[in-house]
Amino acid sequence: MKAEIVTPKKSIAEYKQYDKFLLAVDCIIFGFDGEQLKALFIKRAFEPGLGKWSLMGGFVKHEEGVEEAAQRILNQLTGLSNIYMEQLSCFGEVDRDPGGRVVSIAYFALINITDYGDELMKEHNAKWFDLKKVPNLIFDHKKMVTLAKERLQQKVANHPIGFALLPYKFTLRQLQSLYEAIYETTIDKRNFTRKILDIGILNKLDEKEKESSKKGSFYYVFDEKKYRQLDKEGMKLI
Amino acid sequence: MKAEIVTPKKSIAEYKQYDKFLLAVDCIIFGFDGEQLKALFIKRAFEPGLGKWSLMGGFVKHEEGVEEAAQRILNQLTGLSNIYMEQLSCFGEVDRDPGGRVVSIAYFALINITDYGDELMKEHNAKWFDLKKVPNLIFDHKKMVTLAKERLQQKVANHPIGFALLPYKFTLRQLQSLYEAIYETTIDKRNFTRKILDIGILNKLDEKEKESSKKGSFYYVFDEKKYRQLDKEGMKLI
DNA sequence: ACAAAAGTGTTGTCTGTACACCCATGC
DNA sequence: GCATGGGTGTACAGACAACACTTTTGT
Repeated sequence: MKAEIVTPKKSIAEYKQYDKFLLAVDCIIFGFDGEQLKALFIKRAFEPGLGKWSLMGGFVKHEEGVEEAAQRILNQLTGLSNIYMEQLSCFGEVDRDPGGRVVSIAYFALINITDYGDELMKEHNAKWFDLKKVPNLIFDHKKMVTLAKERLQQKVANHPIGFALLPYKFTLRQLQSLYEAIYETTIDKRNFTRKILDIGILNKLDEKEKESSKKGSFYYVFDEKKYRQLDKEGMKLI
Repeated sequence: MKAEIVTPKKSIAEYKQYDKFLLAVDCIIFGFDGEQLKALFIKRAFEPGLGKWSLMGGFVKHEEGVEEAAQRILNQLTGLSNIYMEQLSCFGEVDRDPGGRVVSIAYFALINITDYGDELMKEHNAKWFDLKKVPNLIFDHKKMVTLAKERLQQKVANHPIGFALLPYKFTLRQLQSLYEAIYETTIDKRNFTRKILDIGILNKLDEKEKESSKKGSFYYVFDEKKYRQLDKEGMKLI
């Protein structure tokens, strides 16, 4: 009836009896090159798995939160801050890392692919891979990538996070290409335009993009204020 | 250009330089009493937080995977195995547990409320709480519960996991009540019946439930085979 | 006979989808 | 003047939401 009968009281000191673990953060970084959805992998510079492709990652430090750690690692490797980032899942199989018992918390991040400079690319031996052509990755990283892609698809259907993958201003065609890449499908131009504009989170600029067509297509920007009004419940985007 | 230039090689031994953490598992256990969606909390039997309401939890052991740990803890506390369980999120704020730096992986689980016996209830000082009347919980457990409820709502819209909250055979009214409780809404009886039967994962029995009405209402059972055919993509349930 | 819950169909509205032509411009 | 991608409207079909009466049976 009372707790004392069965479960012995324990003091804070007794936390010490429990096992401790190395905690890693691994980041699936998505980018979009205008045609394909890409992920960023690095050639691993240390054992185990030296020379193999791997997600960007690092170890959590004692004095930082797990979320902070992910931000720090993303920042270290991309030079970017305020990256859109979301926790994916925690991977804790006993043998997932041959180098030791490491529990990894996977995050996925969305960046504008042009923000990631060549210097950092070379410095970290990083490379963008088409998501349809993911190379062999160490440990359980491929599982992480697969899961991340699924989550991105789910999320992007109801939340306009996809904009994080595009430049500040973009055309409706670029946005459509992005959704087509994420869902590996084709979308009718008219239906897409109507739906996305009806949501009311895009502002049309006077300016046109003139690279990819003679007529030129209008730039739009994402309207964060209008977005915030709608965000809470999620909106139907696709 | 090559990894060696910038990043020094590291040996496995160097994993040792990184910090280690206590890893906990906390479980949000949902149940349904026919009217309300409930969650199971226990009165904590040790410090910190002795005597306060808390989620069921425990520490991960070195020789087990995180998922295994969650199953073990659920089994210890409920006596049940093969519980429907899903990882929710990892909580890793530095100060989340005043007893030490503990990173917690939250799982949510669905059980048939009648499977959880009185003895275990007393043994662990556990109690079912209406989800609309969650008591104060230790640490960040309330955040976990809130998130778990949101995830349950999302998940249940496309996957028939709700059946895990019901007995083997149930009436359409019970099933409807469950959905009404999960979404805190009311549903039209005719629309609900039509939709759920159209999906084709329920089998009608000849038997009637006679407790709650004079006419009696037919029992149905969940058809796992039919379900598996549809599962992959998820189905629209609500 | 009546109270209490079970069961069952139809209609209007909305949402999604399919589909084709003209427009503006650079070459 | 023609080739290229940009922009726009309509019609049909399926999904969803609103709505009320009859059935069964225990008391």
